[in-house]
Amino acid sequence: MKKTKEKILDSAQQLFNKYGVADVSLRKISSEIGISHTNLIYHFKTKNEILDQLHLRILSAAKRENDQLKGEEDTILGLLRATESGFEVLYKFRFFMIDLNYIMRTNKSLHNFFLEVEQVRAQMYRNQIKEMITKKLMRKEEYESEYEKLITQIRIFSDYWISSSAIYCDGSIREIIKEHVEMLMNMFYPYLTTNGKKIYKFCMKKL
Amino acid sequence: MKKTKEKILDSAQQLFNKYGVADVSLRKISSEIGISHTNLIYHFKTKNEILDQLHLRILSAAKRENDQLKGEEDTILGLLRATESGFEVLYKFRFFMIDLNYIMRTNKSLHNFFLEVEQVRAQMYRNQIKEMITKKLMRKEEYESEYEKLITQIRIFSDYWISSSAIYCDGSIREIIKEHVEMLMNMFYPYLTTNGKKIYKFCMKKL
DNA sequence: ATTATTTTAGACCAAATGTACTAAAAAATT
DNA sequence: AATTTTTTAGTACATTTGGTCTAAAATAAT
Repeated sequence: MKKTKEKILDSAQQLFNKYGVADVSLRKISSEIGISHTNLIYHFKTKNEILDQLHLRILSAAKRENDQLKGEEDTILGLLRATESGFEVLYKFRFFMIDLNYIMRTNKSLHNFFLEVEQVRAQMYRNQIKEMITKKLMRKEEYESEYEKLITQIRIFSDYWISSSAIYCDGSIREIIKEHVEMLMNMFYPYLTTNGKKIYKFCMKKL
Repeated sequence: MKKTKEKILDSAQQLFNKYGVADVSLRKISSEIGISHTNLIYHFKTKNEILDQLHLRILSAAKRENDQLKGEEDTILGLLRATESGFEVLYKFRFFMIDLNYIMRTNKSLHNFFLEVEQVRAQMYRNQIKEMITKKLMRKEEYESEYEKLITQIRIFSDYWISSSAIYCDGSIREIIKEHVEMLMNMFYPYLTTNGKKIYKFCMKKL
């Protein structure tokens, strides 16, 4: 039998995804799994403590996925695979992205944590771009900080594609994720060299 | 003396920007302007009615700005000016963008309205792109629906740059707006022809 | 000036929420 | 087996919120 703590986190994740973080009270979570609300409070004093734990779940799920595919992939294919697995993890915790600003506003420590994680992500993209330039898959910058702007665009897209699709899209989950992975990859396309574009098109067939 | 209705909307706009839509109750708005909460309810039965009115304010502010600059501008410069004025209006109503998903989730009629407005916006970009291609400022599509993807990227960026900057940026408002206008314009850059890029760089000096 | 309408405030209510306190039940430790 | 610790539920309370009903005040219309 699952431990109560795990049940609480599972239920919270599910309810947050369905109704949004602001509209799910501790009492709702507790009644969902059939325990008293005081018992829930015994395990997690506040909603923020639950959110902290769920954020750790996101990170470890992302890490698990990433470790699994860290093969000898080519740069562009590797980027595609990493994006795919990353987007799928995010979707399972979509409440976190949809209510990102609410969470960041009401949970200072989580906000700081999130900022740190973002720095790692940005550095990863910087390295990827540098590598693609070296391999002559991507052209050089045409002006100062052109690729820093691209990285910020990618950050905004990655943070909010789920929010946007919640408003505008109504297809199947699989299809929506696929489209947005394609769209993120597409952000690199116009910067690729002729050779880079050839490889890109080849890779994208595997989506 | 200002009418009560106007005072309510002003105060709501300000409080929403400061604390977020979910955390501002009708009572908080009423006490902010020193009227009874029943009086406020007399004017607006629900928060959604206030949001509906504020959304109309956004649209008319945007229209006013747009009419003002509708000069004989060049395509790219026109795009820059429209983006500038649009982003400034949005910032004044930033609560709307930051809590966009919360609002869309809890206000069905506003959601539908918003979807319609979006269609107009998308069509505007389609026309702009077509015009730039005709003028040989922008290259043709290299594959099916390449520019439809770009338009979606622009939509996501336009909808969420304010949310993102609320999390990551802490400079002056003017500076943040300027940076993000530049970033949006930058999304067109890699698709421009040599001549287009020349004109682009010329236009961007006027930012 | 009188009447009708609009605007305002106050008292009150029910529901939901976070929180505190107490005690019983279950599990672990000795 | 006895005792200590952990987990659970129950009760009760203060606060906030949206909402109704009533009546007074202000404004407009006649």
